[in-house]
Amino acid sequence: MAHTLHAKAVKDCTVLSLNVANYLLSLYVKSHNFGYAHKLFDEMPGRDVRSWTILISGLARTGSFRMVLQLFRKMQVEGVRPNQFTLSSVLRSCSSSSERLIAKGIHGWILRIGIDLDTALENSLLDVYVKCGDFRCAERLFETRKERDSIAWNIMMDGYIRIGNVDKSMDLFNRLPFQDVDSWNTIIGGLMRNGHERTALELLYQMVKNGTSFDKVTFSTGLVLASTLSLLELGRQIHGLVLRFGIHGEGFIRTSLVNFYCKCGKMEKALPIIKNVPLVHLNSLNPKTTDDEKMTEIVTWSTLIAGYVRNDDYEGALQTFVSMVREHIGVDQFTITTIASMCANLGILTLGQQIHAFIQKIGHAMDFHLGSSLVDMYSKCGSLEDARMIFKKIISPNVVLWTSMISACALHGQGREAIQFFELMIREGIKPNEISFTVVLTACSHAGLLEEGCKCFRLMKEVYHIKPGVEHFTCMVDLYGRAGRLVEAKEFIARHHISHLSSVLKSFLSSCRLHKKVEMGKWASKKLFHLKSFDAGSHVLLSNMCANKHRWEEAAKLRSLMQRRGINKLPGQSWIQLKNQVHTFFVGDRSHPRKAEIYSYLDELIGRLKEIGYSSSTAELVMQDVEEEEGELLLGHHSEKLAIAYGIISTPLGTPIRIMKNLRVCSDCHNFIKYTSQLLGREIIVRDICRFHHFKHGPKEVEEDDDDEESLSGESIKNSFRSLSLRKPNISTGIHRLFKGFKNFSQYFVYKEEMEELVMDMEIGGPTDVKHVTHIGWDGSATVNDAVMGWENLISPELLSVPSDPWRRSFDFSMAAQPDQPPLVNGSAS
DNA sequence: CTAGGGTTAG
Repeated sequence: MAHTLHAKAVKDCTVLSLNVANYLLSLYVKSHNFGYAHKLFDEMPGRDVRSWTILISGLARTGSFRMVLQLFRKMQVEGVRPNQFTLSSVLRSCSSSSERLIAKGIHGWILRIGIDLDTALENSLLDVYVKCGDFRCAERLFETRKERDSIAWNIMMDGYIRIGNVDKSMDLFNRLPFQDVDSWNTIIGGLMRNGHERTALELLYQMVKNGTSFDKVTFSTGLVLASTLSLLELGRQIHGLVLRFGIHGEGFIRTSLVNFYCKCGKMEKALPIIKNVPLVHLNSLNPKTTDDEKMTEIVTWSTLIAGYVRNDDYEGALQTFVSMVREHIGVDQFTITTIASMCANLGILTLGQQIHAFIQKIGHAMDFHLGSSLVDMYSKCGSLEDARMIFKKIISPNVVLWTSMISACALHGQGREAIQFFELMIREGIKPNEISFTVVLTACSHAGLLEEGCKCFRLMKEVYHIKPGVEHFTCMVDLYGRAGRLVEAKEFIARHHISHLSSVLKSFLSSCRLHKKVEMGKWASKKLFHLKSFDAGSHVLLSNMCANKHRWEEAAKLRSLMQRRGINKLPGQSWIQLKNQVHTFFVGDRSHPRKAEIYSYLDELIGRLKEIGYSSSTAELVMQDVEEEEGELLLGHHSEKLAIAYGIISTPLGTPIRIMKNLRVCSDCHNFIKYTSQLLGREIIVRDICRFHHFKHGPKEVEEDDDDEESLSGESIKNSFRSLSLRKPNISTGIHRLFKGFKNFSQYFVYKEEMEELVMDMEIGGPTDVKHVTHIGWDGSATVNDAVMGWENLISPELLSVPSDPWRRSFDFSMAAQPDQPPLVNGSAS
């Protein structure tokens, strides 16, 4: 809308009056178009305190502290005296960036210069001190105040509860001269968010007894409380109350309800809440829908999508997403990130690519969230190159993004590169956190970089003072174990008192298998057994180990033990996606319609491979696979061989073949794939339970797959990549129907380039008609309600090419200059 | 523009 108004003003060559300009500015700020906001601000004829304040407060909300401070200083240089609102915004920015000293400076400055400390400003100050943990200052300010409103009390209460001081907070609550809804909400919400759900619940009941009626926030917190405590009944009662209050149509409440039902796994209850509001009312093309309503609606739908993803219903998630686009609900960065991470878990490259294209198309800025989920998506879909490409595009990556990139390298066996990225990150001044260390250690263990791994482990403890967690320990044990340093691994376990951690023991056990140390393996197995985590994997592992050492009776005993206990191992499955279909194969699978072709080709292929040196020695190799039964190999062929054979006969020569498997690839298959790739000159990419294997033509070019194919359960890796969906997602047919819907997205969206035209093409009847023009959202989906405006009033083409039009020239929708990214201010901010 | 609620990333 701001664009439209602005375009109109420019067209009319109107000199914007200060009021109009300020109004425009606030519109830009509200719609997060800071690029334009800055431009307008710089060109404004005369700027008053309000202009400065609008810009500053907008920036304060989006968290760019440096820019806020810069503007604030510039404002003073220009001799504009800030008012309470300005100061309050600057303080808020300090508060969210924990800039205690600067806040203190501003406080002193306020006192010196003699600006009235009104209640709101005092509250802002209070808030800064509390958020920065300076309770001494906060307390002093709080106690000496003549006027303390409910907000002041709540800020204090919330502050104390945030640092875990429940007693102090409760004390304040009891001291309150008036316990209104707000204070009840604050204390209940605070308790809930700090792990005191039970106390929070008690207070909620007290609140009811007390006769304080609920407001929106209470309903919302109550529902979150119900979902974290899995109190379905409580949630339903609240739902009932909501209905009695008649506020079930309100956006925020609906989101909370949807969230509640999703978290409780009751998708069938969540869905009607979305559906019971006719789409017409929420359609972003409906002029009667306010911006707030539209945004809330997007949140509600995004919540539903997140719920589907949480409940592993990817089809539902995608279906909802498609509906959001089709029905013009619109999507926001939350929606996209959720969908992108869903693609990562699905591991379907084509779908991921479409989502990426979709993001490009709507021209959304690559923020950290989106960037990291895309890096993650590409790496989990098998394309390290694309992951790198995304990473490179983002100007100043944060920890999460760096970590995603390192994890991508780890996932693809690029240990050295992972370490390089890690070092680069540190050099860039980004502080690694515990997850960064987990992934870099994982990378080391994948690549067998023992020394580097130990260095990282020390670095983590000694320099960054991060207490190692289960994942870090497991990686370390894995590193020692794979290097054959079993004694050291055992010492490490003893030294760190981690022999009670099943993932550590499992990793140790698989190293024992690898290096054929039966006795040590038994030690670990015993421990695992006592921990009651002696699962299928461990059974098979130990049994294979015994078999390998020709201790057949023990092996057989373990097998039968496993049967008696009813422990079933996961059947091996591999799948390949061709066109819009997923083809799944079990071991020795004969259910595929083209089974005859597959098998005869496979036999032929194996014969040819043998000529160039492939040998499928059986007994020894069978035992090496942890989770495959030995009989399976005798029966026929591992699932990955079938999938690959099918892939070869169904695709043209030279097409890369991507397959996925729900277990690890055994060494025989690994060999098989290596030779196949060499023989046929095909690139083969295999995603197994914990990483990717790349095979390129020719033995020389085979990836530096230092992760010896014999390494077994990869427990540590599984652990670090919990989010890599290990199961085969259940998506065989339905999702591909949705693919079709996906391809048609373009017709619902306006291309970025066209957006520029639209902005300029829109004609409006005058300021009073503002409400009939739907704003140009970042997604370009909302254009103008042409029922009201009509398209017959288009600006004439000559006008559009007026060279003096500053906006015409400066519109830049290229990905490099994101509309959401503010331009440089003073040439130095970022 | 002036506390606090709901959805997102490694």
